[in-house]
Amino acid sequence: MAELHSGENLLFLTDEQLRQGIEAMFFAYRGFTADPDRILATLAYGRAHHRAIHFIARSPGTTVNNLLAILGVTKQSLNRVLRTLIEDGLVESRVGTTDKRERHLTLTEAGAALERKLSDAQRARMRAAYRAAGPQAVAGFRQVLEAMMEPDLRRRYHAIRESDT
Amino acid sequence: MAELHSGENLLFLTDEQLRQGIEAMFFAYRGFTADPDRILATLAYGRAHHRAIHFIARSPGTTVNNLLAILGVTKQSLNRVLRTLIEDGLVESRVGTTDKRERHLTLTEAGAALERKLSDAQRARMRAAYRAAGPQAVAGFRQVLEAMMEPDLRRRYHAIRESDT
DNA sequence: CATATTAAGTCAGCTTTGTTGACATTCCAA
DNA sequence: TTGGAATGTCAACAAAGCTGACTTAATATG
Repeated sequence: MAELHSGENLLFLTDEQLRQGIEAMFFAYRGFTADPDRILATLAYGRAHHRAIHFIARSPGTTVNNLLAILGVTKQSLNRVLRTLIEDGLVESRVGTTDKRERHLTLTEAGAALERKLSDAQRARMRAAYRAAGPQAVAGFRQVLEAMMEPDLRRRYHAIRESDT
Repeated sequence: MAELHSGENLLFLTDEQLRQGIEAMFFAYRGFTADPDRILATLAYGRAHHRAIHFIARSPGTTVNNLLAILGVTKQSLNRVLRTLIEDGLVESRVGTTDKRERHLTLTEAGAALERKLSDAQRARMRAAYRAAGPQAVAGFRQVLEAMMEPDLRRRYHAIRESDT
């Protein structure tokens, strides 16, 4: 097989290597969500709540529409999650000032506290993985993940970064 | 913040860097599953079917119990998926020879054909991402993903590789 | 040999999270 | 003023996970 390729720069693209990458992605994602999942289970919340909380924390005052585009679900699905978070006093929904059709979402103090708890757990695992792999590996990790995104989500991924202080 | 750390080897572990890694993981996983999802939707199958098909293809003759451990779901949940795949003639279940309690699972020709179709799509995206990022990035990508796995799944991840010819 | 354990399958019921489709409200803009 | 956009809500449904209880068959163990 290998002798069919011209240079060593192509060796890592064998089907077997790609399959291993696919499986690594699958198993790693399980680890990635494991810690927040455990916390959420004790609170009768799910991954959908976590995602909403995460991106509201990341872009305070974001609109429902923007959140929909980031999360890639229907408004009905997001609304159900959002409603429970608002009812439980974790998220605040304020009518927009310039455009009153829009609702701007922010975390309450309680919401921010839960966000911190979930984020701490997830970052701890990320930190451990980054430490174990080293800075160069981390750079590569980020490069490959970015290349794997759908173009419109890659744009949103960068947009979140830029809107940050 | 940064001045609290002693060396540049710690600079990439800021909360902001970790948050970006978390978001990259989230967006990339969406891309990772997008292509197979589109194919599965046309066939009235879901991601759960894909996972079962993938690991049966990877370890032909695997037992139900082994699959359960890899997928991390209950047998009731797996059974529902497996039953439809067997009914549809994509998976074959044979009683074990040494231990007749066990069922050994393999893909039929039709099952292998679907596996190829799904796998081709997923590998094409993986290949494009690998190409775009380069060999060194791929090595780092794999290292970080491995470090992120739960220990028991990391062992299984390696076991699949070793059982391969 | 008798009993316990294991592998697999099944039934019932429940939850989360996604989906469509239909419809109302509010508000901006042409 | 009328059309379209943003939001929200109701209803119904589906995929895919869960628990718990139970059966059957085969193997392991005392």
